[in-house]
Amino acid sequence: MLQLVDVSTQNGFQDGMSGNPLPLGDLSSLVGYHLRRASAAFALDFQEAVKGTGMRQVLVGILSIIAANPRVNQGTVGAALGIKRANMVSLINELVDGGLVAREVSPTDRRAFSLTLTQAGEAMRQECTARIQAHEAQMLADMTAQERETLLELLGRIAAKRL
Amino acid sequence: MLQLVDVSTQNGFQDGMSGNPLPLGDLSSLVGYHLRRASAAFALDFQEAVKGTGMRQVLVGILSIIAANPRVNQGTVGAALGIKRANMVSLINELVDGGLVAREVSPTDRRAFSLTLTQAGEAMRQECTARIQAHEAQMLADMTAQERETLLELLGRIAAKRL
DNA sequence: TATTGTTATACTCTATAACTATA
DNA sequence: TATAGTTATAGAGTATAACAATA
Repeated sequence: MLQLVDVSTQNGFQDGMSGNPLPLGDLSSLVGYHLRRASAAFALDFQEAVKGTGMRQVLVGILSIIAANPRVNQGTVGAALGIKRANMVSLINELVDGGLVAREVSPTDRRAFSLTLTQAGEAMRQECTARIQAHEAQMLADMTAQERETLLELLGRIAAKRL
Repeated sequence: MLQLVDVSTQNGFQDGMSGNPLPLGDLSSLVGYHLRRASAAFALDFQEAVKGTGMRQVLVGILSIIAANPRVNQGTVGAALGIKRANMVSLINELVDGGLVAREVSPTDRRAFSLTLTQAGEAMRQECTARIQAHEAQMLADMTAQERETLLELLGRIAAKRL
């Protein structure tokens, strides 16, 4: 069970910098706005978490998909993450050049590439995942485990709508 | 109060396109990833909602802040929305050129600009807000009012961390 | 000396269209 | 004819540094 809070009287929807109480107008009630801000906050935190590794959000996403689906096609990875084919090319090049991903011509379709993590890629993935999980734990420190689950569940239902 | 759902048995963390069940690996448990996807889904929906108006997420944000704070300073608007001063310039130019925002030198500080919505700006803000609210209602149609409030409250707590 | 807004600039992310090689 | 990957390119969004006018 979760305690519900009256949104309109809460303090959480204001500029966190310098305790600025500037009213946001209709923005306060828009889920999209709060998703945008929360996502940006997590993106900043992510950057700090993986600082020095050369990784970015997209790249970690790709590594994670490949780890969970060895020999997956390049296009399949892109489709899962919402990345256009054209934009996948340089991303995979980056990972291959960095020695994190092995790219082979698919044995069943000579047009396609079969992607697998190298040992270095798997190590990088584990290192990044560990760091990110630690950072997320801090970001969500004031939430109960149940609240975190609820958040994940609600976000999952949203994204399921339209990918 | 809210009913909690067992996340691990839910179907919400998979690629919605074509019922693709591609496993996401460790990504599934990262809040940042789901925030990113949900935010992207809402951004796409936003674009459809305001299609033909010439508006974008940032611009609607600015209109909303100005509406709620007439004669607000340009820099204050940027700070509230996390927009750098340098990037505010062309955004405000765009709104002034479009006849949506009136820009005057502040009477109390001749360095600063005092921003107010024009009648057209207020009409545009109302039109966009109405469209976005209608679209969001559809995006969140399968959530109860309590779940939506909980979502807003949890997102607000996240963004309050680091703006 | 600090701050408001400005300019110039660069880098990332994203989106589209045209191409190739295979199917 | 359709699909996997490629190339080139253009548009947002975002970041920094240097500057002018004013505080």
